[in-house]
Amino acid sequence: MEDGTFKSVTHTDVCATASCEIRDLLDRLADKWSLLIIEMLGEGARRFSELHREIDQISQRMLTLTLRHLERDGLVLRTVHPVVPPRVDYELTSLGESLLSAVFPLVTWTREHRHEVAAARGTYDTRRAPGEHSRV
Amino acid sequence: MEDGTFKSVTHTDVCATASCEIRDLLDRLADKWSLLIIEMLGEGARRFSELHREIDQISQRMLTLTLRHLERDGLVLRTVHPVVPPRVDYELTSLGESLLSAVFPLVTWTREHRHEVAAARGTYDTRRAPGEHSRV
DNA sequence: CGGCATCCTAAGGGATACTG
DNA sequence: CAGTATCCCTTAGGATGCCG
Repeated sequence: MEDGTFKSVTHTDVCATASCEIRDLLDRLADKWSLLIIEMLGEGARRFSELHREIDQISQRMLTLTLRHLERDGLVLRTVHPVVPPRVDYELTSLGESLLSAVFPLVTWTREHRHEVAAARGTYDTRRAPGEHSRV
Repeated sequence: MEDGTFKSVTHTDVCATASCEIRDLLDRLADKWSLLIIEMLGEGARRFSELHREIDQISQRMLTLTLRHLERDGLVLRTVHPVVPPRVDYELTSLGESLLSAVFPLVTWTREHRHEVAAARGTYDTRRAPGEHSRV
């Protein structure tokens, strides 16, 4: 149930409020890697190099940046072990885990409706492509 | 055409798969306006100018682009009324509505944990700011 | 190993002007 | 009204190299 909370406000307020929340949300998750890292850590703690290996398309710069960002937001816990060579572990905080749960429905949605979206795209594209030489 | 041909799933592909789904998801929602528009349309159909007024921070360029994108993905239905002056209505498709439901938990999460995140940020920032003149 | 610092490009997106 | 087209600037983020 979506319950009343969401719409218990006036029209413009819905906009302003929603806008704020959504910006908040996006600022936290909408970059290229945050969600992916959160999902990986959802399976258990990992050290830096493990993450880097598992997501080998990511640059170490981005891995570092994203982890810092997540750490700053209290979603990820960073543990530095004072050994040589250095070892750093990352894991989800409980806050991070709660976020992960909130993300699940969305990932599920994506998986379940991927084909519908692809189909819609196909329809859209072919319906306006045929006449004209569609732009690249 | 694009589906099925995708991949054979192996261990690294667990990552690749998640990565793929998440990239998919983000490509659809992670821009500055899509989610917001979806939420607005979740309350009911709107015409172009109404959306523009309600989200008045958006440029008409971005409004158009975003709506086209959503339409292409089958999330939004665009109806042109052949009148002068022109009138165009936008509404969520059932696919769009299903997405909206999947988004709700996340919006709720954001609202409920906003303060925790802010607090974590504060802690993080003050814990490394005091010694050094923090960079811009 | 884990991470900064630097450089550089591609894309996102705002402002403005024009059109059917 | 509901767009399109252009220009322009800011940002994300990849590649590379150095350091404790």
